[in-house]
Amino acid sequence: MPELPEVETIVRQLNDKVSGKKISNVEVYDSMVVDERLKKISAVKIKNVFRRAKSIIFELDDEKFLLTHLRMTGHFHYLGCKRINHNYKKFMVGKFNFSDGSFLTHNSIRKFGSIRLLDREQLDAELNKYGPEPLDDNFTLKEFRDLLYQKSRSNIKTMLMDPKVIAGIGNIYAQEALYYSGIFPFRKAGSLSVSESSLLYKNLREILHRAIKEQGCTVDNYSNLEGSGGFQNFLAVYGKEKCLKGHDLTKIKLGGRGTSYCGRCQK
DNA sequence: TGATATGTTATCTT
DNA sequence: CAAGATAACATATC
Repeated sequence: MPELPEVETIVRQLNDKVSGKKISNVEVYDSMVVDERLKKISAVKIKNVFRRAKSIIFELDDEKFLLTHLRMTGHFHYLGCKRINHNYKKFMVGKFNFSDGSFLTHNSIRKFGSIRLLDREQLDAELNKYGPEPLDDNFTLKEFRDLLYQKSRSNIKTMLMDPKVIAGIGNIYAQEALYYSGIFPFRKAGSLSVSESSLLYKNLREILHRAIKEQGCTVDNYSNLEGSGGFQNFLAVYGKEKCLKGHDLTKIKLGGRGTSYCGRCQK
């Protein structure tokens, strides 16, 4: 499902397709997901689309923002003027019509996501709830170690997946980073050695960068605007039976989430 | 049929 | 009290 690299991919594609377009009106099909007030939008231009954690933010030219979260099963579909046989209506909860005749739909199978209309102050308040961006230049090894120390008593995997601690990392990338770093998911954050924390920091960032390059990974029903990403072909443990060295993986639950690890490679 | 899937948060527990 | 663990959310798929 969409984690940081997938959301980043979607944001880049959205920027490419809808930045600068003028929204003529918005159709709301499920007000649990899409803010009813969007119905009142007319003739507003999208200035820019950006990401923070796993949220996608549309900056409008009337000083307002659309804060959207795909959660687990959200999708965007953009259809230009020449559209062919697209079943965009399936699970559609909202539709943005642009002045040039193209449109963007938001589809949500389980309806966990949301699109909210906020002013700058409200947006900042929401975004400040998240921990640092792992790919930000300001996110140094020292800062990562400080977080490990602060959360020293929680499982390392749970900590990596907590958006209030670090933004954007979900079940897939947490498992991958731990495998590549040879760290057992149940380890306490505070128990990592200096070399382990350096390795984890480096691997985490490398994996996220590589996944963005591959336009994210497609497992289950995630897709970006263009279709599928390619990073699923490079996964080491998520959804796998054997690790890269051919050892059998063990699958357990940790914090209510399926977790695969290699008992021989991860200590 | 029921277990499982993911992100986040509200709520329970230690 | 605070930090950590877990249940809940809705629904498709196996």
